[in-house]
Amino acid sequence: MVSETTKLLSPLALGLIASRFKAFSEPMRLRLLNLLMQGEHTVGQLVEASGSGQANVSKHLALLRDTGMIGMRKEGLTTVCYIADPIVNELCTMMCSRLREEMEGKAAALAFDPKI
Amino acid sequence: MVSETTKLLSPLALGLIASRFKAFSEPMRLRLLNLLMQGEHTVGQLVEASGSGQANVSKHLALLRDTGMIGMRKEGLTTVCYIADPIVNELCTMMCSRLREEMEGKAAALAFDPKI
DNA sequence: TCACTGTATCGCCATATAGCGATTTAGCAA
DNA sequence: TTGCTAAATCGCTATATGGCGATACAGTGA
Repeated sequence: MVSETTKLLSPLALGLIASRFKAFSEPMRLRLLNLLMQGEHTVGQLVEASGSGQANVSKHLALLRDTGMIGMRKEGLTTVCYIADPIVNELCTMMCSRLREEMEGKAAALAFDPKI
Repeated sequence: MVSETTKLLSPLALGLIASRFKAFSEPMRLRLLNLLMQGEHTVGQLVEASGSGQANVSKHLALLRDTGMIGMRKEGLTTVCYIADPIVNELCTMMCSRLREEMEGKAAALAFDPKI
C-alpha cells in the first residue's frame, strides 16, 4: 500500500520541477537571487555587484525570468530586476537553515571534550 | 539600509546551496527521490521502477548520497536506499504545490467565459 | 574453491551550459 | 541625423554530466 501523503509524479511534472530547481543550482544565479532579495537592482548593478561579465549576467537573468523566479521591467535605458516568486525566499531560507543545522551538528561531533 | 531578514551569502555558502539544489535539478534524480518517498527500495528495485540503466541509477544514487539527501545500507548482496533528509519531502511538497497554483492560475486566465 | 548475483566503477560519446569577447539592438540626448 | 549608454544576443571554447556498454568488485551459496 502506498502512503496517502505522497504519490508518483508524472514525467511531465518531474521535468517542470527539475527545471525550477535548476534555476537554484548555480552559484552565480544564487548570488543574483541573493542580491535581489535585498531589493530591486538594475542589470548593470547586478553586473557590478556579482563580479561576473555582462553577457553572463544577462543570460542568467533570462533563465531566472523564464522560470518565473524574477521579473524585469524596462525603465528607459535600464532594466530593473526584482524577485517575482516568494518561493525564492522560502527555498533559500529553508536550505540555508538546513545547512547551518547540518554544519553545527558536524562541528559538535568533532568537538573534543577531555571529560569523556 | 539592508533588510534585517536577509544577508549576502559567501561564495562558499553559495556553492554549498547550489550543490544541494543540483541534486533536485534532474528529472531522473527526482524520480528516484519520489520513489523513495514511498518507502525504502533496493538499488535493483529503483533500476526497474525508474526504467533507467543500472549504471546511471547507481551514479545518481551516489550523488544523492553524497549530498546527504538519501542514505544507503548494505543488506547482504543488496543495498537499501532511504530518504535521509526531511528537506526532500519539504522541498518537493513546496515546489509541487507552487507549480500547481501557478498552472491553475494560468488555466483560469485562459478560461473562456461568454458572459464577460 | 567456483559460480552466481547485485552494485559500483570505468571508458566513451553526445549534449548542455558557463564564461568570454564581439556585435547588435534599444532608448536617450544633442 | 549622430553619438552615447544599457542590455541582449551571437559565436566560440572548455567543462560538466547524463546515458550506455563493459568490467570489476563484493557477498552468497554450493
